[in-house]
Amino acid sequence: MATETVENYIKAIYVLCRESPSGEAGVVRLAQEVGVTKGTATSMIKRLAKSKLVKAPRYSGVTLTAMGKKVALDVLRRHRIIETFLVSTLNLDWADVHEEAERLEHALSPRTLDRLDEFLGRPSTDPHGDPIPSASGKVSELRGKVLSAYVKGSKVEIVRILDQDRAFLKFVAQSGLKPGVCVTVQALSPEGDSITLQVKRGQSVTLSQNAAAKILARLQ
Amino acid sequence: MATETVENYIKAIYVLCRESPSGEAGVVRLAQEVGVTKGTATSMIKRLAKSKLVKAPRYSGVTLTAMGKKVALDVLRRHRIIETFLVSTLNLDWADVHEEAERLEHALSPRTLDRLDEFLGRPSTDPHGDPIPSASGKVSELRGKVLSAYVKGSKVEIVRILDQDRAFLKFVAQSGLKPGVCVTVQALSPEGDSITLQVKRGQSVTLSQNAAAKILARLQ
DNA sequence: ACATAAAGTTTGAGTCGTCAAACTTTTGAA
DNA sequence: TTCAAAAGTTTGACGACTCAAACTTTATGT
Repeated sequence: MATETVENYIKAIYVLCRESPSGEAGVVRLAQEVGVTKGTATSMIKRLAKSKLVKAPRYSGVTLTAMGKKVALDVLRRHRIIETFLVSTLNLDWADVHEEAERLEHALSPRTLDRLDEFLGRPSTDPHGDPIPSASGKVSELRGKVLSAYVKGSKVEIVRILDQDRAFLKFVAQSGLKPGVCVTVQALSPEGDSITLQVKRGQSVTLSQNAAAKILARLQ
Repeated sequence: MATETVENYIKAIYVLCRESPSGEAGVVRLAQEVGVTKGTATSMIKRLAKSKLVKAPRYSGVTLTAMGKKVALDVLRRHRIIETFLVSTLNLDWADVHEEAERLEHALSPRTLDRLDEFLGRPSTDPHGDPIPSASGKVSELRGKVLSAYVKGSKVEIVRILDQDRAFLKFVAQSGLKPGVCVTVQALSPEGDSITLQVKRGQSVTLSQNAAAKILARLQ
């Protein structure tokens, strides 16, 4: 069984590989994500490579092996089910649940996880719109484009927030841009560095290009 | 903040002190409870003593300081609230929840614990009838006498099971002797080495003296 | 009362996860 | 093209937790 620390590294590597265009995770970025120095990250990567969880050619990027991917999806499943529980059952604040789930995800037995999943009605996404991997390790990434990709006048439904940063989540929640909400693209600045959305009648929000690139939406 | 391991030792010491007539915990028993060798337990006790969580005169029993007791009650509160959740919300098997709670109790933030407590309706005891310490660290030990102390014909209500052993819990659950259930003392063997209870009309259970000493009940 | 079993302690060593700091390789800008 | 900064690696050390095994103290039964 992978230790808690190992699970955290694997999960971070998975997430970083998703975000990076090359599909590889860098050591410095990984260290930062996990909260250790780069030296520590390097030595952990070696251990992970020895247990065949990652591939890590020297002085190059880290990628997960099939085994590593399996571990990552398992952890992610636990993480997202817990987040869903914390938000929808315990009504915890949207921005707080990430850290909490971070700790709980390592303490759940498969049986308890399944009961929790059942209790929640077998949800397919967590509160941020992130898909919950199935018990067998399948993820259906949601179709949807980044908000900044739509043209003026588009009516779209928010489907997913691609950033777990507390401050960003707080802002998103406060603006009412949670998954499931429908908005209209009201204006795009000429230079394309901001976008204004109408959330409800008489309520609109302006986002930077940067922020809009972290929110997925789909037409209608 | 006490580490997870420290919390486990403290909790075990608390429980052992309760059970022992002298009010002190022995090293061998403690080691066994925590699942380490006695040498390991000794060195941990030293560390705990250094951080003023326990008093441990050399070659003598271990007791908790006021600080230690506070930690113990805090852990116990978390443990019992989680057990209650696992049984009453997730319908996990009565005998399984102990180990599960054992792992989860170290991963809950105070805020989440409070939300969970609220969700459960602020219960005062867990499924085994063990009292849940208040957030401020008070426990009201339930009044009630051991089953073996009652005379023939007594009508009593089960209030608490004093043993977390899986097999024993399984037996207790199967016999229908959960807290809240009312039974009648039907017979006491002459030598006092067994006791027979009527649980419902036409259903009775015979317990050894030993087993009956692990079940608390109160009149009516 | 005294031998010995049981309880408790010490020692030496190992694993896991971490750091700081010195070092090497890669990369990107002048 | 070249050389500094960024990325990555190595080294030596440490703290937390553990074990096995040798050791010391206390308790117990005849």
